[in-house]
Parts: sequence; C-alpha cells; structure tokens
Amino acid sequence: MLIFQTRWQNWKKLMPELPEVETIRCALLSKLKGKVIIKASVKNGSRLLRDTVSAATLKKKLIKQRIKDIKRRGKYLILEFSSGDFLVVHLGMTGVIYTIDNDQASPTHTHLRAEFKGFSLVLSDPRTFGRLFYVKKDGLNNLPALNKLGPEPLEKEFTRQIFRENLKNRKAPIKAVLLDQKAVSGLGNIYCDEALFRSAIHPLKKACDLSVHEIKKLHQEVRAVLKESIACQGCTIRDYQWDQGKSGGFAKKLRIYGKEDKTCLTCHSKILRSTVAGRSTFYCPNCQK
DNA sequence: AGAAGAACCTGGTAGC
DNA sequence: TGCTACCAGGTTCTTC
Repeated sequence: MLIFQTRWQNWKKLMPELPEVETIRCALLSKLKGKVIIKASVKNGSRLLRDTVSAATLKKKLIKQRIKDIKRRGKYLILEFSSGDFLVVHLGMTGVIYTIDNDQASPTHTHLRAEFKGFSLVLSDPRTFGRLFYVKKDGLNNLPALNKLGPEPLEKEFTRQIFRENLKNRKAPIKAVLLDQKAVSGLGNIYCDEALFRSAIHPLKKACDLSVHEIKKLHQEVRAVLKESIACQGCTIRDYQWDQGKSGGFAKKLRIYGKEDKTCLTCHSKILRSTVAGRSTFYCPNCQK
C-alpha cells in the first residue's frame, strides 16, 4: 500500500479535470488574446495528433493565426482563431500547457511550441494521453470527441431533470457513469469521488437506482465541488505556474480522494479504496450507501 | 445498445 | 548499481 501512496502522491498533481482546465483557460486567455503566432514547431509523429493531421500540416496552419478566444468544453480547451478555425487540446493525464520566454528551451516531451512576440506557448505531455485536433471553421460540432460530451455541469443546460434523464437507463455503477462524460462532462476521478462522498452515495450503486433525492443532492454537489475547486484554482495548479513542488488550493480541501485508511470527517470510520471502472475509488463505507 | 475490460504510454518505485 | 515488473490516469476501441 505504501507503493500506491507514493505513486499517487507523485501523480495526483498531474490530472487536469474541469477546474484545472478552467484555471488554465482563464490564464491563457489573458495572455494570448489578440496575439499572433509567428512561428510554430510540432513534434513529428506526435501521438497527440492521432494521425488526424501531420506535424508539418499543423505547423503550417498555425503560423499567422491570431487568437480570438479560448473556450472550454468539459476537459477540452478550445483555442479559437480569427480565421474561424480552432485548435482543440485535451491534456489527458500528464499534459501541461503554459508560456515561457522565447529564449527558453522547450521542456522535455514538448509536442507543440507556438511562438508569439515576446513569449512562446508550449504543450508538453510525457505520457501522451492528451489529444490535439485542428478543426476547420464550422467543424467544431462534427468533432466526435466534443459532440459525445454530456452537458456542462456549471451551465444552465445542466438541469436536475436532464441529469435524471441521463442516469435513468444506466445500469452501470454511478461512478462509472459519471466518469464516461455522457451524463455530465468534465468530471474525472477526483471530483467523482468527492461529489459522491458529499452526496452520501456509494460509488458502486447503479445509476438507475438513485432516488430522486439522491439525484438532486448529487446534481447539487457536482456543481458545488467544481465551483469550490475553481475558486481555489483547482487541485493541481497555482497562479498558473507549473510547479511540481506545489499543489493548487483545493488539494488541501479534498475530503475523500486519496484518503485511504484515514478517518472519515463525518463519522470517523476508516476510508476504503477499491477499483470501479478501472479507477481507484475512495469512499466511506458508513456514510455512502 | 450498453457494460466491461484492454490498450495506449511513461516515469517512479519495489524487489531482486 | 542496474535490471525487470508493475501501475496510475482519460479516452477510445474491442469484446461480450
């Protein structure tokens, strides 16, 4: 178990879920809005491209593009150019995207570097679980990765009724359903566990078996936990400086995730860990039924 | 159709 | 010290 603890502690800082991506989006927008890409380099054969476009083609397409806006959909960052085209980025598990000075060397595992006047944007991802798509004008709605996503949890579209509708025929464990992005988008392993704990719902409970009251509570807690984390700039990022020695403010506020063998804050029972949908899942066997 | 599990990938660690 | 085996994560693909 010590092995897991050590590994988890090493990697917990590297998981961009909705609050982390939103933090990055805000930081990048203030820095990049209106700026023009002067030079670009794209790693040849980068797995992030998944053969959707060659490195040479992407490089060519990026040069002279002006950043008009940066949006977010679930865990995807969407850079919108003045030309109407888009660059869609998913950071996977270990992806980081940030700016450095033009005279600074790219970090290891850099897949994309876009040079602007005075600074460069770099996208680095050691494990290459991330994704990178170049999307032509008006093509965003046809991108499968985006159009499969469920409602945005912090938007008005994510109503209790829609959430209930999205859960009603799902016989899989609620944790698995929350992770698959169709019922609601943007939740990863950490926030699923936190929202389920706050809602007193066992992660293995079938989604279709949730009561009206449980769905109401879960709907509320999903939104609450995400909002609280965004206010703290997420679990993994502080001031948008990539700093492996520090965690964002919300890491200290986690109540259940990663707390195996610790005491439940509510009932003082021992917190357990098991695997649901192939993911480490932390829960209180007494509070979560 | 939906659920479950494998595959992808790399760096850190244990164990030899 | 150096080697091998293992495992975490999100998403897609394959199988049942």
